[in-house]
Parts: sequence; C-alpha cells; structure tokens
Amino acid sequence: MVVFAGQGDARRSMALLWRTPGAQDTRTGPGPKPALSVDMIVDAAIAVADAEGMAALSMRAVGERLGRTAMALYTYVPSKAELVDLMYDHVLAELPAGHEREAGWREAATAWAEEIWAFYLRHPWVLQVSQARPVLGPNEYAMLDTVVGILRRTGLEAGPLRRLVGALIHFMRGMARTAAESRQAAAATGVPDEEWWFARSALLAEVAPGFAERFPMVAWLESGPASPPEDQSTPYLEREARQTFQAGLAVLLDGVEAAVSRAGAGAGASAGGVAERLQ
Amino acid sequence: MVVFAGQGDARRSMALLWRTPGAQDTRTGPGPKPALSVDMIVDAAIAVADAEGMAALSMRAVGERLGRTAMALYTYVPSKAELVDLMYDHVLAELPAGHEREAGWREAATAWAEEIWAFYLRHPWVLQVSQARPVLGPNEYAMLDTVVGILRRTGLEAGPLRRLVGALIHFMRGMARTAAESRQAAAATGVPDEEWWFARSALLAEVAPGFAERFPMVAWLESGPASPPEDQSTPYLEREARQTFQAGLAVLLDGVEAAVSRAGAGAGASAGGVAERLQ
DNA sequence: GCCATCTCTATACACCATAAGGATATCAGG
DNA sequence: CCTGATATCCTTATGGTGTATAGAGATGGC
Repeated sequence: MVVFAGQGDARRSMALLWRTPGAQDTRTGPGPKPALSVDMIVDAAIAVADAEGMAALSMRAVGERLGRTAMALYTYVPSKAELVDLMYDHVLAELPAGHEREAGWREAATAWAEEIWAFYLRHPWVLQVSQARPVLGPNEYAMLDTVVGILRRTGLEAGPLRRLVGALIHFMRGMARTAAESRQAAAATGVPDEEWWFARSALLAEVAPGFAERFPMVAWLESGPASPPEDQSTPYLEREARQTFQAGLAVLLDGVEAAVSRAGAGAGASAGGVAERLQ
Repeated sequence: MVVFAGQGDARRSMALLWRTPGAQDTRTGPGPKPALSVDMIVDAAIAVADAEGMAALSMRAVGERLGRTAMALYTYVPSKAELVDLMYDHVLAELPAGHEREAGWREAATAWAEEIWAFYLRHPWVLQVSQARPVLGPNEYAMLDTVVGILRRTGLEAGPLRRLVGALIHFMRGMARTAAESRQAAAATGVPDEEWWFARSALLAEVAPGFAERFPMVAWLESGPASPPEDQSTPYLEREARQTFQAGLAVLLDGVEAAVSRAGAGAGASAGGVAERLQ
C-alpha cells in the first residue's frame, strides 16, 4: 500500500515556509537551548550557494559555516530538499513588489524583467530549483502577484494571462540560466569566454573542414556583425545572453501588444484575437 | 602558471564528436581486442538517461549495462563530462532537417517547435546539458541550420536573427524543462500531478489564511477557468506546460510578424523597426 | 536530585567520479 | 615459438555526497 508519500513532510515544510506558529518557535522545555535557528541555517546555506554555486551546497558545507556538523542541521530542517525550498523562498523576498509607477504595462513589464534578470544573476542557483511541483512559498506568490498585477493592465482575461505569465517566466529563466552558467563556467575553469570561444573555433575549423558548405545557414548567421559591446565589464557570452534576453522580451511584448490591439479593434469587448492566440 | 585548462582534452573531445580519423578508430597493434566502442558506450548511456534520468546516469550504471565495470569506460571516453557531450550530440541526430515543405515561415517554425518539444520530452536529460560553453557537435549545428533556414524566410538580417533564434531556443528549453521535470517528479514519487496539487492546495489554505486578500492578483488569476483537457492521457501539469508553450510560441511569432511587417511597411528595404526591436 | 527531553556529535552506509596499479590478452619481431 | 611491448579491464583506494542510527551531554520540571 502506498502511503501517499511525503504527506507529513509536506505539512511540516509548508509550516516552515509560511512560518505558521507551531513550527517549533517558542518551545520551552527540557534540553539544551538551541544555538541555531532555521533562519541562521537558511542564511548560511544561501551564502554558500551564492559563493560556490548549487553544486557546492552540501549539508557539511553549511554546517561548517556555522561551526557545526552536518547532522546538527537535521534538528531544524527535515532534509536538504526542504532546505533548498526555504532558501528559494527566502531569497525571493529581495524582489520588490509594486511597479505601479510606470506609465504603461509594457514599461512596467520591462522594468520588472530587468529586475528579475539581475536577481537571477545575483543568485544563479535559484534557476536550478525545479518549477514542476513548485515551492509555493509566500514570496513566490508575492512575485507572481506583482507580475500579474502588471500584465493585467493589458486587459487580458485570467485564462490567457495565466499562460502568458508562464511563458514569460520560463523564457526569463531559460535565458538567465545560460548567462549564469557561462559566468559560472568562467569562474570555475578560470578561462574567460573569449579565450574559450577562440580556442574552440580554432579546433572546430581543424576538425570540421567544409563547415560553411555543410551548414550554410549557420555560416550565414555568423557572418553578421558582432553586437557592439555596450558594456566592457561583463564577459562576452553573458553580454550576448543579455542582449538576446532583451531582444526576446521585446518580441514577446510586441506579440502581446499585437494580440491586445487586435482584440481592441475587434468586435467583442475583450474576446476575439487574444483568446485565439492565447487560449 | 595556468596551463589553459582542458586544451588537450578539448582537442580529443572535439575529435570524438566529429569522428575525425585519429580518434583511435582502426588501430591495429598489440593488446587485447577492444570489446566495447565509443558508440556502444554512448548508446548505453543514452538508454540509462532515457530510462532513469540524468541523476541516475553514473559510470557504474553505464558499465553495468554493458557487463563491465565503471573503470572500463575510461579507456574509451576521457571522463563523464565528455560522455555527456557525446550523448547530447548523438541524440540530437533524431531531429529531422528540412521543413522546406511548409508554406510560410510561421507554419514551418511551429512545426519545428512541436517536433523539438516532443524530442525534449522524449529525452528530458538533454535539457540539463548546459548551453553555456556549448557542445559544438555536428548535430547541434545541423539543428541550428534547420531553424535558421526556417526563420531566414522572415527576411531578418543575420544579427537580429541570431538573437531571435537564441530567444526561441531558450524559451523552448525553459518550457520543456518544467514539463519534463513534472513528468519525472510524478514517476519518481508515484504521486500524479492532480493528487499532489490537490493535497498542496489544501495545505496552503490551512497554512495561509487570507490568501485572497494577501495576493489578490493571484487569486484573480486562478479564478479563470481551467483549460479544457484536450488530451486526457497526458498528466495535468505537463498538459498545462504544453498549452503554455503553444501560447507563448504563438505570441512570440506574433511579435516577429509584427516586427517584420513593420519593417516591410517602413521606408527602407529591410531596416527600420526590426532592427530597433531585435538589435 | 532525578529523569525525560532536546541538541549536537560520531560513526556508518551506500552511493558518486576517478587516480593508481596490477592482471591478462594480444601482436610484432626475433 | 618465445619475448617484450602494449592495450584492455579489474581491483583497490581517495575524498566527496545525503542521511540513518546511536549515544554524549546539557537543560528544565518535578
């Protein structure tokens, strides 16, 4: 018989996420005073992940940062998976709510996207937290509330908007992932992007003669001018990813605008093209 | 002194990827006949990853499937990282080239996207191969050639098109990732999506009273009707992800269309709005 | 002062990638 | 056929992971 795996654990981890009383807060009884707290552990874990990446996040590493063993953490946190969930929701609190200032929804959406882009690059490990079976913490809902608040101004209905929000978030995550990974690779190997790319191109020419004939479209694509380095301090691939992100976002929002104006010009109040495209 | 990490390894792995002669093919000399080959190992590794996921892909597991120990593989393949690169490029060969049949670029792009969506769900581990420092194998270039060939018909120039392709691919990867992870989670835990979601919603209501007041936009968003189950066989979250993918793709292509027609209607031949949006 | 209760440590287990060394099979030259 | 070189493959070892288990030591209620 299957006991609906993780039911009890799920309750405890939701209680931890939402800081429900009863999450062993003001417990007074026999036994030594706890020297740690869930917050301390989460903070230490975030520090480890920020500094060394998700791959380096181990219970031992977190414990060490707090002067404890790995096992000491298990009195506060049920498992590593739960800890990651807590880290995820905790760090999402950095994102500001609001964006009511901006004039139109497009400006607000762009500003929001830029903010979350910077956030993802600040905490790249966030992108490795799975979105299937989402964490469902308060700060994730706060973020969702913000972006829905912005995009609601398009006049889209709930169903289509839900899909638009999903598409936007996953697009951002996918793009930021590459930028973050490229930064991480450079840091881990010590080889900057340009150097890596240069060496790889040379190898490619060596190993794949007749490249231009075999892949004419790719050859044509690469014939285009390199994008002007707007900012020399950010490394090559990350800059490229950022420009791709901005271009993609613009196209996406163009699509939304087209759908919205099509709906506005159409017969019905808010039905029509939008529903067709986004349903 | 830093010796430009991985220079020698890079040459060998590129030779393996592109099957350059000299990648120890027809070597005749003393020593026992090799019982395995790179291809056999790559095939076995793909089988493992398809069946059990990337997390279960260990050298031991691959060796076991071939009746060898883990260490036996290291005579054929330099390391696990190289093996994953080979797996990645090998499996990409499944994707068909072409799509010259379709009437317009939009139809072709949609068909291509559907194909690669199915491919990603067939081989979800592919989504865990980093796109920073890409693999640069022949089949990845073939895929790129296909999609560039399709989108070139929009009339966009090389620079903007490069960014559009990047945005499209990362959007697809981000979306497919969630769908794949949700499938994986269901398989690993044995709890289907609906059941998980139902239990989690109940817990959420318990642990976060006043949800609707605290997150009014989210509450409104979820008030929308659930999307009609077009296909009962695919599980809930995966279906949702698929619809989000299709909707997002449509919006993205709408944006491209808008940019293209803006450029066409404009003064210059192919400059104008497109360059603005996608530069 | 006893003792239940709690924190925290030590140890152990089953995994992981892979470095090092040795056993064995195979072939070239004598 | 024999010898020496060489390549495949296995065994073993190292240092890592998450976490189960058992126990040491501290604490407060009685």
